[in-house]
Amino acid sequence: MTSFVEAARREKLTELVKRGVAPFAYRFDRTRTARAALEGFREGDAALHRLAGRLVALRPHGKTTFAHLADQSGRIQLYFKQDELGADAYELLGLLDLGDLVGVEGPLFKTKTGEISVRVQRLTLLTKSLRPLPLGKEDASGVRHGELSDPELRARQRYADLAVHPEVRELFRLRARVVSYVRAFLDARGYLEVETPVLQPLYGGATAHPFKTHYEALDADFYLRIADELYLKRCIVGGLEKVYEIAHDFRNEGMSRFHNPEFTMAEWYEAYADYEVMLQLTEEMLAGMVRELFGATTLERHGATLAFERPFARRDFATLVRETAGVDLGRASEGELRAALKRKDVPEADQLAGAKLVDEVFKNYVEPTLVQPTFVLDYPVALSPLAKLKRGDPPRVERWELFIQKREIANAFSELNDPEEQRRRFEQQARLRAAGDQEAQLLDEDFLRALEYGMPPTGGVGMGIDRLLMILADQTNIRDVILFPMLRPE
RNA sequence: GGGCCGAUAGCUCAACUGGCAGAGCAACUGACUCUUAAUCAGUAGGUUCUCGGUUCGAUUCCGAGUCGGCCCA
Repeated sequence: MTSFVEAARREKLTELVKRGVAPFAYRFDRTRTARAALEGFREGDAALHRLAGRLVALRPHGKTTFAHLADQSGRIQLYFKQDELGADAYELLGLLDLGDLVGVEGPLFKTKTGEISVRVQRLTLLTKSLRPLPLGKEDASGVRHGELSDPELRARQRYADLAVHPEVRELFRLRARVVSYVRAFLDARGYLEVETPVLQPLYGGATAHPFKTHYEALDADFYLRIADELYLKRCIVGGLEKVYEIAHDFRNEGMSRFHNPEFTMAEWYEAYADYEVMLQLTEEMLAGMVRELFGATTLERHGATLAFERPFARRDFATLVRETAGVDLGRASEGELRAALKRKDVPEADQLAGAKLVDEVFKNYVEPTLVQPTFVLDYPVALSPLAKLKRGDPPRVERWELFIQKREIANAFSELNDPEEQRRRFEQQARLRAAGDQEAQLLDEDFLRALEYGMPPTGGVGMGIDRLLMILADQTNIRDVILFPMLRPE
């Protein structure tokens, strides 16, 4: 696609080269960012500053030109005057375009209308932009006109989206701070960051369909991990008593505004702890994160005031199901569960059985009610093949999930460490698989061997970073919190 | 997977019940030495997503497809 717009830019490039201007410079030593320049401005200060960035607005007026330069920190106005810049240099301005990267040098001053600006004495082209950025224009009230808005284009050309939308850059800075916070929080408590394999001969640790690939050197199939869990527990067996990993997991399932096939999960495991210890830890992490990143204990999100104050609500799984669906899990038949689903018009109610039915009832009845940060405790064993039975209440397991704004954010167990019991659970999964459940978990002999050496009592948590970001950044689509989300190839 | 909606210039969008495809911004030419969605005058820019149908004539109506968005499971 070579449009006339780009043709004009290429002609300018040719003209620049003809005049001896290097259109792709090597280096520019900045002394100020735009923000630092604005904040450090003092009336009458003649000191020269060197700034670099992208031209995002140009307003030529004959022998005078105003422009705006944007860098990562913000934007600042540039003032070019032929008398000060020299006729030759001023003429080069005519060969610049919006989107070009330039370096400028000059003193700061305040214009007649009061805007702090750089009175440019030297102008250096750093990179010629050959393709017009969809910059749009910003009016006096800060409203942007004609800006890039097509959601697909924004995701597909994230470089352009980032280049023209400071708030998108800000969102991804927030993302980095969230990840840093998790890391610092766990590091400060003696956790060790480890790296476990992405390519695994067996996948496990979650209920999901994997990506499959092939390693030619071994002529063997491998799977991209769907969770880190089973390898992190192997670390616990080995005596690394507190471990964590923040990494991508892969699930070969549909995309939606809550699902990207490749997503970021933080998982942490602690020896000699149970799910109650992990609950306290998670609560402390999230409350501290919100306080540090937002300077608040509550967040306004979609009309709700989310309170990140300890303690978060705790609700019992079976009680919630009884309250919302009117179903007593202790004695309900599959027929009653199915009837409950049909009341919610769940079309596949008839195809579901056993634990899946319970899961669906929970999703349809309970989840929509969980707006405030809420720990749901003590799940049915059939839904949790890696969790330990609940003390004193054996049909259930010691597991909680944290819900915020109707979405599961984290999941934790008192980890099952009895190898015989774990084997029986795997075998139960194998029966489900044989009965057609594609997502049932695989029996992992190596993991069982590890458990046989003895894994201390352990608490573990998995937390979806993307989902958490959606809440913190107030985004309704997971695609908007992932820099380069999955898209159909062009 | 289902429902609804959409695809027109580089970007954002118009075009009534079918009648020569338009605007703003961006671009190009010119004017302009404190402007800020700069202004003024002029110029250029289109496979109207694809294929098929109806029609004298389709951006518009119909069918199929592709891609996307929102909502739901």
